Amino acid sequence: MGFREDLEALVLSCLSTGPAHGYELSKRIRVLSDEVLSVAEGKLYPTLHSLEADGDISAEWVPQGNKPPRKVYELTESGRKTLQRKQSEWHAFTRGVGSVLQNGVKEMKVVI
Amino acid sequence: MGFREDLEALVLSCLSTGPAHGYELSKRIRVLSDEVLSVAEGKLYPTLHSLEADGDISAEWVPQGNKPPRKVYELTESGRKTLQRKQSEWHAFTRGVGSVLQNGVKEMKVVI
DNA sequence: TCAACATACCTCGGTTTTTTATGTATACTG
DNA sequence: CAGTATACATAAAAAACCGAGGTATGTTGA
Repeated sequence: MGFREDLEALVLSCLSTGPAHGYELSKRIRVLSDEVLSVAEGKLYPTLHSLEADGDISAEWVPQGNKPPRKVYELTESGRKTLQRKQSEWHAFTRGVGSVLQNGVKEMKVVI
Repeated sequence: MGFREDLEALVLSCLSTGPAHGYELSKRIRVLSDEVLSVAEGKLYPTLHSLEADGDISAEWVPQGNKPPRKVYELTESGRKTLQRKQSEWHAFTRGVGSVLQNGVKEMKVVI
């Protein structure tokens, strides 16, 4: 059981402010979420590969001198649209779950 | 991919306002969430059974005249605590995912 | 009348997902 | 010099999901 996030959405969001490589993305997600979310590598890399296959992100190997090269990802136009769609899904989802979980709880006003 | 709700939390929340049977719970979740969430029966009944096994809900068969009897569930004390814990988890989860998804987005003020 | 839908419970099994472990390689730190 | 951090990746085992099926009765509408 338990709630599950959409890792694709998180990755796309992290890339919306600029390119990054996989390992950095996993750290960004951990830090941005204030240690609430942590991404297993066995899940992150396959997700990056499938996002790349879908054309939502593009990848480029960047050499690192004597260190092994990094695979740096960038958001594509298509990925930007996917991110927007997933953000809408997130809002609908939180509204839905929130309504059920606030069953019987006093009203809650949210002003954006 | 996609976001996933914690069905146990939803069920416990729906039972916090009074007893109900399985089929009714599935409708409550659908209606309360404004049609955003729909629970497959193949998921609902096993969840009810495991909540019962864990002592979070108690069940009673209620005869219905000539109609087949209903299995009516009620929240236990333990279940009430579990619900509170899961509600906290939900808040932490939304804060975490929200922070990541609002990466780079203007501030959002929430007044409760 | 009689098919279709709603109520009401339940299980099974193929597919998908997740998790955990393993693998490679370098650099830094105590 | 062991342990941790960086940095990529896969693969097998475990878990979860979804859809389909099964049983049974009552109501509704064409």
